[in-house]
Amino acid sequence: MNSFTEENYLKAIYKFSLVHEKGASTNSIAKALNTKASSVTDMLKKLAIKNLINYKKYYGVTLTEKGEQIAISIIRNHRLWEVFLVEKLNFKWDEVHDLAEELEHIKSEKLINNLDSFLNFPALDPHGDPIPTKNGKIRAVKMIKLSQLTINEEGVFMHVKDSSDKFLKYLSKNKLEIGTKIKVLDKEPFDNSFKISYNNQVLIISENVAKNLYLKN
Amino acid sequence: MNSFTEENYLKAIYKFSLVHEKGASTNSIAKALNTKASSVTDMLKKLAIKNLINYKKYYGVTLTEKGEQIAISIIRNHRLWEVFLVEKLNFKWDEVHDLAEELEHIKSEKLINNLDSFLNFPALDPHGDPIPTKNGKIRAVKMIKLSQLTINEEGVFMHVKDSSDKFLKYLSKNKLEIGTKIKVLDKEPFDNSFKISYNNQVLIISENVAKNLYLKN
DNA sequence: TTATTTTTTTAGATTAATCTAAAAATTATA
DNA sequence: TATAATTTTTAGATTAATCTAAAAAAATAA
Repeated sequence: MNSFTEENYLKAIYKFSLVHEKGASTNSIAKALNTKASSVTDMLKKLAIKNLINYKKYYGVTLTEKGEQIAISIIRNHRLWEVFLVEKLNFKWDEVHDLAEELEHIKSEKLINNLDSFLNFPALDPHGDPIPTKNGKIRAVKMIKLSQLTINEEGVFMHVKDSSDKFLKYLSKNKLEIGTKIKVLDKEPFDNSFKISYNNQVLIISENVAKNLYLKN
Repeated sequence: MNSFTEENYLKAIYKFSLVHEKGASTNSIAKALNTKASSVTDMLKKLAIKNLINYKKYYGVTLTEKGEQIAISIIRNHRLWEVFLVEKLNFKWDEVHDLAEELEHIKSEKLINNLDSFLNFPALDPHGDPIPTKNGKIRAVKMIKLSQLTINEEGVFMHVKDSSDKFLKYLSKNKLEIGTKIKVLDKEPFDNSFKISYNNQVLIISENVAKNLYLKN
């Protein structure tokens, strides 16, 4: 059995693995979990002993098969609880995250499978993220390049094709993060650039950028 | 904010207060929580500092107003989750306790009040125990003296009228505890004694005892 | 009312998760 | 490639909850 804390580390590492292939750095985990790098190192040692991560000092970490399976099952729990809160208990989609963070750690196969069935086996959570199946499969979500949107359409930024450091730095400089809701305000036929808005700001992006941002809508 | 552990201590003390007016002893709490007396002493000091219990060394403890209010709200959570698990997720009434023990500690007024409303404001949990209201009121449950039952009727032992030490010792000697399901096998018109069965045992009780055992059915 | 038994508390350790400050390794820069 | 800056790790503490063993207090029995 793993503690809530261990599970949160696994989740954080898993989420990084979706963006950077290389794995998560100590500092990135510390930032994600709001803790100190030294605490992260301690925990990484522990998780490595339990065979949940691949860890080599001074290098990033990745999840083992076993670690990934745990991370995915917690994400399944999280997303199913979010659906429950929104669909059955009348929560708004932006109010459910913190509660789901707590509910996700309650470990009972029967609980979560019955919840799944009660909710009619939803495929997506209220934020549009796919809900892993009971066997840990993550159903592919149909995504569309931002460049394919037309004026006034919107979508949620979900994935980048080019995951070079330069590109990711460009995104972070412009506060474009996974999960950001983006609306196309205008499209310039001359150079195929886009004028987009998100989080109350407006940005002009090049065709190249628009082709690398994947959204779901 | 109180830890899960602190909340479990408060709950245990509360449950004792329902049976013994005097309050819970260190040992009784240790037994209820499956821990050691020394651990209990440590925690009692902590809870006393937080003003959640009335504690005087070597004497039993009782809850303060504040402590009782917390205990009752956790019991409310517990019982509402039990209703949810049985009514919505198809659990059996004897499978829900441990899960509810975990769910009860998730603190969100909105969560629990919306759950209450979703479940249509149930008055009783699947075991027949009353669900405290949002303001901490515990609705009276209709109970009946064992002496009022007729042959073959049954009920769950819920309350004692006479809570003298002698009587409680008599009950504990005969393993008659709150929550025990009792069936009337026979009634002797001569002296109004009852032959009852519970937990696969049979016992003859006097009229006096039968008049002091309150059951719900 | 003294002696014995039981209960409760204290003293001192342990474990998980965290922290600060300092040391070591790696990466970036000149 | 040497030096500076950054990142990561180690060393040593801290806090919450627990434990064992011993001491102290209260309850029970002789």
